[in-house]
Amino acid sequence: MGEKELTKFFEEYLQTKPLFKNKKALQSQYMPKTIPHREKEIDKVAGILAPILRTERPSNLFIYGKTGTGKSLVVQHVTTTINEIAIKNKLPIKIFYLNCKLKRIADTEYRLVAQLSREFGQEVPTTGLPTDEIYKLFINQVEKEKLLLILVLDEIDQLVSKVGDEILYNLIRLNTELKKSEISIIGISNDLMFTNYLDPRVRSSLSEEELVFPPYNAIQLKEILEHRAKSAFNENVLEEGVIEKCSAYAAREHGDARRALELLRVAGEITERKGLEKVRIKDLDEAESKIERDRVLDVIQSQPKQSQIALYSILKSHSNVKEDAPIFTGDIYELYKELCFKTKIRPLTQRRISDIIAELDMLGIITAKVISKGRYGRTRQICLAIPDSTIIKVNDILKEGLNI
DNA sequence: GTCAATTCACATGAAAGAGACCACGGTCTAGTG
DNA sequence: CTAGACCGTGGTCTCTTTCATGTGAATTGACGA
Repeated sequence: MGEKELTKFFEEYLQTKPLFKNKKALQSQYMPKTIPHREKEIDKVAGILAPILRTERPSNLFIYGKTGTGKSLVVQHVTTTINEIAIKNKLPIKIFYLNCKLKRIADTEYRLVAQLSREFGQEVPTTGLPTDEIYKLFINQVEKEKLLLILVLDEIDQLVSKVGDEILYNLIRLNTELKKSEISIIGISNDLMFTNYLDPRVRSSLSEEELVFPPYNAIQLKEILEHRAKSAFNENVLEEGVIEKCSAYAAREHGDARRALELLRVAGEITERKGLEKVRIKDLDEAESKIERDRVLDVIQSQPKQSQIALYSILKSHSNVKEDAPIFTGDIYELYKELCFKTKIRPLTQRRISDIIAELDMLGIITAKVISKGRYGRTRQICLAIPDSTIIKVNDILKEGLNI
């Protein structure tokens, strides 16, 4: 593009009427003022937490629900309201929201408590202190002022599956150590079976109250999308049926509102880039595959080098082998060792590669099924789980990243 | 032909190690008054 | 005398290795019909 064309391009860009009025309304952090179809849940959460306004400790609460069913949204909605009231009436209430999935912030016991202390304004080293030391720091902070504390732990299943359930036990036990203050815990989990893995003592005290968020159905999704689209898009830029298709798509995937919104947003972005005036139904498919491709590429690029080599081995043997012929762990490991030799990287043991393959499976890049070949042993049967068009891109990225 | 034992090629678990971070306290050094 | 540089120690955290145990069906081989 020459300079003139570039100017022209920008001129034209400025000329075209923008599709979006407020794109933020479609992003996942957006907090809408009203939350359709969650009135009952809001009432319940509010009811459970209300005693805190009379300076009584509310029950611990446990919330289940699949992704994109509005759990975090509802809790944040209620807690921010409480916070406002507390500030207005000068009540000694503090509410902390922590997402346990956030890497390097709250994904281990130490980091979680450190983060809590930080919220109190206490400077805490990111590492280096013994864990009980950090607990002491935190307790001191809390005890300085008489407080009622609500601790919202989002995606708590992630945390527990990583570090075990002692952390919850410790948190619950904090109450007995605190003299002036009191803590309630709100746990939010995507995994419905989560509490089954917990120590019974922890389970009973953690889920004094329980709440399940059902998935949205297609009709509800449609209303949510309409509601948000109204503030996100300008008038008349959505073709008839776009919202319906988005909601149908998300309803298929266990009623995940977040995905529906993302789909709508990406479709809008694609339309904008194409310079079209209206979001068309047929662009939704493109949006869908773009979302998927971006996700895959993102995941792969954030993988450590060793996983990338392992994945590259899988890609390579996938292209070597005839259509749909199964690939086994042993083959991958041989190829992997060869690649390591070529690139002068120290190869990992088969044990580790086995785990890495399982991890790639978890990420949805491959599917690996454990099968038994009878006399010929037990192994994983590995297939790629990404479309061909993406495979090529993945291949390029890996090649570049690994200098092969 | 039937049935239990065998066998393969890994899967899966547990525990411990390596190495990168980091804080803290003590010691050393150079600069200052 | 003091601020800053420089250790050693002890802690966390992530990624790995080592060692040990588990596993499911094809294959084998003994057995009886």
